[in-house]
Amino acid sequence: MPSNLPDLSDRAQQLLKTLVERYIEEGQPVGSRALSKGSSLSLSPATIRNVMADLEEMGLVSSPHTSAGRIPTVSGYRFFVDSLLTVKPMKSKQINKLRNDLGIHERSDNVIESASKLLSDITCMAGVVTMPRDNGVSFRHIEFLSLSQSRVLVILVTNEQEVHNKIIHTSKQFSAAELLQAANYLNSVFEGKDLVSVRKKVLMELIEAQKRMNQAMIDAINMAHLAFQEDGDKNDYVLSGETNLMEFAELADMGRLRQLFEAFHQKRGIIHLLDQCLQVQGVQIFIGEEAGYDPLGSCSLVSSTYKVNDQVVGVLGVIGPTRMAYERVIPLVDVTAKILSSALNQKN
Amino acid sequence: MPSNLPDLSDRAQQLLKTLVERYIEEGQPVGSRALSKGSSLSLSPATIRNVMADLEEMGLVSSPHTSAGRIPTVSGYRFFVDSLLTVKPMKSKQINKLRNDLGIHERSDNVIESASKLLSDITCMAGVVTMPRDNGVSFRHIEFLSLSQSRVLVILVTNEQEVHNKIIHTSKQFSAAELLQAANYLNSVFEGKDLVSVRKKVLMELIEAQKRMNQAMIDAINMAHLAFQEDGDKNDYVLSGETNLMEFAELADMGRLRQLFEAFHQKRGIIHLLDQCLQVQGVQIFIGEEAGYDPLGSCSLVSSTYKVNDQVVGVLGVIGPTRMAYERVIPLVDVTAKILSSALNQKN
DNA sequence: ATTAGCACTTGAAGATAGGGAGTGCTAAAG
DNA sequence: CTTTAGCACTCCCTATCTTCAAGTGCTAAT
Repeated sequence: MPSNLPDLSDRAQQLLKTLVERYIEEGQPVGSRALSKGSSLSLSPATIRNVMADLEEMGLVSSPHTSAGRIPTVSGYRFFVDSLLTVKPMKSKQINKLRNDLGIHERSDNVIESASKLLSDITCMAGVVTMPRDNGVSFRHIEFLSLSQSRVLVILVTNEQEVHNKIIHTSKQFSAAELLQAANYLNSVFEGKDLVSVRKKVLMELIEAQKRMNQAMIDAINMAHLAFQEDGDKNDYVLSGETNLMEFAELADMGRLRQLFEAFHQKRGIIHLLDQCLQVQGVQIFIGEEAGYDPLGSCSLVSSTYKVNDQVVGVLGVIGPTRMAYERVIPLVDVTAKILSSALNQKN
Repeated sequence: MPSNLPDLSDRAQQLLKTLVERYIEEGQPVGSRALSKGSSLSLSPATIRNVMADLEEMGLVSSPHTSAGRIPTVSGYRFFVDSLLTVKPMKSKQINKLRNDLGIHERSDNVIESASKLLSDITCMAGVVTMPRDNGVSFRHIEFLSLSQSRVLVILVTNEQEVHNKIIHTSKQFSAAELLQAANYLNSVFEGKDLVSVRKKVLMELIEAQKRMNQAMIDAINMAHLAFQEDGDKNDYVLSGETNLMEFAELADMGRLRQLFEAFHQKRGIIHLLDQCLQVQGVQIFIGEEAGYDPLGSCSLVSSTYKVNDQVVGVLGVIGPTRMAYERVIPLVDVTAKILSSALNQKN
């Protein structure tokens, strides 16, 4: 979505760049005088004022009031990020520390959580990591336990050690023996298979079942169909360091802040946004209203996808005020995504 | 912890009562004039000022500055709550609505969550409910799955349908068959038993095992010992409506608010506090610093215990500013605890 | 014991003035 | 034609002052 880039003289670009950098650093409108000193160009404030007037006309900067300096608009940030930004690559020492901190965890939940926490700790903003999608998840083991009436507790183990459970409602009441038999059958047939293909196969067999199978198998397949149905709530994420956001002056308004926190809580809107990030591989940035989600009003999101077995399965990122140090956050998010990918891959 | 109650003339009590009520309602220091009109006593402001001076001397009220009215101190609230408060019992219509809203949920997690959410929604403050303790939890089913090396994934089903899982490290590597055998043994011996007594029994057998059992049983018991070890992180709670707290003027300070939210997040201190509430059956109230936990500085907690099978297994409550409508919150918490108890009992 | 009267204190809200930062415009300089 | 110096102007921020209402404590009268 790179909106058609306005073309600017080198000088204007240079000035915009230092303006944005300066504003990110100081958080206050920057005036012509400051720019004159701060930029390598040696121009008088007056000249710079002319350029600023042009930039303002193009909608890249704006001034809060007539006698203040200029601050970047969303388009200004966008242009900056797309064309002017010089990212500061992370030092390998830091990368190693990161890799180390993300270290060995018994369960993948924990890796996800650490990643989120790491992102928030390092940036002093909010870190977010989505739970990995089912893609590439393999079937390990299934178990049925009968509850009252015709309800059955399903315990499904995937990826060696991840335990999911849910309750399904069956058409009739099964005995413990029948349930055991069904589980045994499914375990023997599907062990180690990819969950997506398992679902597909179950669906196929569901159709053919009536013809050539015995009742026990039909029951098993029927139950498998229910058991493997995608959990809607699998769409989830781990958020850390929300409270860091309370420190930023631009988010100090209680009303907005509350709206933001409630959005984090309800998850819906945020998940929708993160899903969009999932579509494009690699780092992606939403600045302010670009996200199209009001509660994130004056926030930016820097995200990147992470993979398992070369399949994109999730997104991780940092949420902070639009005025954030993109040149540091971007490489951090990028590297963290890669480290997380490799950490998750080791498991299998 | 009812600190030795100061004895006050009826008149002073009456005045303190209306003062606190008034302050809770309006949120502003209340002066002698207002009290003179508001109370049923017909006294002149001047007389009331004398009484107020006494109350201030006793530390029950204080004035923010010389020419403001008085506001209750913590001790003032305490006295009010202990001796003066007239609770407004809930209308049975409301109770029924509550009972209904807490309705039927498949899994007890959900009941807990709804309860918390209900508390926060109704009070417009924060609701909190601890997860039920293990007391009275019964063993339903256990399952072992071998992972790499000597690690074993344990899946434990309790109370008919609650699934717990963890990874244990065994002394040697077991085959799938051995694990199955061990699980079968444990399932047959312990099915339906109370988890606490199961733990006890396992411990006893652990000692006697060497003598009179075969290797398979020894292995089973050894693993059971690891598998049943109490999860430390079972100490958990569900919190709702934190964001409601952002609306209160007395908590408007970002710094304090952040501290509070972080306390919610870390859980440790809050759990400690809730554990204290667990000791005393029924409704309990901590006002401000009484809690002995700084982040809850100007908050109060109204809590009550809830039970399963006549055993106290958890606490639920409301957290809000010290200036809260105790006369409504107290019965609400009380009733909710009872409804939750009965909802949980229905399950078994 | 209660009350009226009164001087006094204090914070909240508004008005006022000064200063600083920065602008846009114009006209001169390069 | 571009750049720059100069200048009047705008706007916000802060500090100071004033006024006002609310409420107090004290004293003296009831």
